[in-house]
Amino acid sequence: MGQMDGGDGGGGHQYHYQALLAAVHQQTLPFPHPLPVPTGAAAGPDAPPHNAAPQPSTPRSFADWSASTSAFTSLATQSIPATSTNAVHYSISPCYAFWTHYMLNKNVYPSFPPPQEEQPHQLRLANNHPKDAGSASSFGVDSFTTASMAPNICTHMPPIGPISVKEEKKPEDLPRVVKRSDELETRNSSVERHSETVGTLPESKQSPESCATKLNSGEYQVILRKELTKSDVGNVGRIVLPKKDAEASLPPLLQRDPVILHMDDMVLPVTWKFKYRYWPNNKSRMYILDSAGEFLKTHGLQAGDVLIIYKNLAPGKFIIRGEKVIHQQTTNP
DNA sequence: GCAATTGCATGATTT
DNA sequence: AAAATCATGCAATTG
Repeated sequence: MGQMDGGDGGGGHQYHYQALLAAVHQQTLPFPHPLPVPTGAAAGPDAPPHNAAPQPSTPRSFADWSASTSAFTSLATQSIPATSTNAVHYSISPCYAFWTHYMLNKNVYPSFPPPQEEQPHQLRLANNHPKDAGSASSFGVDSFTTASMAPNICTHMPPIGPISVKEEKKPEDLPRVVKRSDELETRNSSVERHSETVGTLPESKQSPESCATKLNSGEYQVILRKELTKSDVGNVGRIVLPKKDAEASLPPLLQRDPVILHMDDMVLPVTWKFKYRYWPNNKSRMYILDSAGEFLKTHGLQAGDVLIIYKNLAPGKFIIRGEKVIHQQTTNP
């Protein structure tokens, strides 16, 4: 798993992940879309803003999972240049990609009603919940499990091949993405600095076993949800978190020093490193998720989009995702 | 000196 | 009406 902090380093690696995003969200695939899928994040830096028209959604049952497995396999075989020596090899396993894609869809409906009960699709977007000021606790049913689907997905899929990217680079040419936060992390210790690149993913993180482990890890829960503001998505890369949810679900901040939070990206094979801290504010605190610029940029998040943080209850691991706003059609009777 | 980052204050909004 | 929360701008600090 690549590891990135959210600094505003920018550069080629961001594009690579956006290419991967595009692959994961590829609308041409015969992929089950039980719910409309955000499409804006799939495009590159020149993509239109996040208000792209929604794809016509055809509810499909999960009997289509096997078809989607094939879809990912075919994605792998179609997109690999036979002679790519310098291409960045993400080697993302299809099970992981499918898992993330499934999560992406499923979490639009955290409670996930059965298909036969489907109503006109109501995305859980901030615009639909003007009263919901970002509090996860006001968000209805928040948890979901992944364990039941894990064996079928993870153990039967071959590893996917490299995903071709537009701009080929040798891994050693990629920018380092672990920067200041590491320095901060080790400022008061003599721990050796570690550096990683995003060009290749550690083998140990790509195996079907690790995927199965991830999927089998149990229950995930939405612990924080926030509609991003203009200042959140500004150049600073600093997101103000809802105090209530931060205090309830994120690690307690006993000192002024920031806490480094590692959060797996729900869509990309990346672990983001954020600096979680607070500011004193009047008699209270403001909770800040710092170093989020790269995450925001990679996902093309803008004001109005939604940040969602999940927690894996067992190991206390976090997963983060940005939800693009979709203006849904209301033609459905 | 400049750009990036960090810390804080203030005012608007919500509870 | 008061308190709490949060968005935002700006000054200070750091690299």
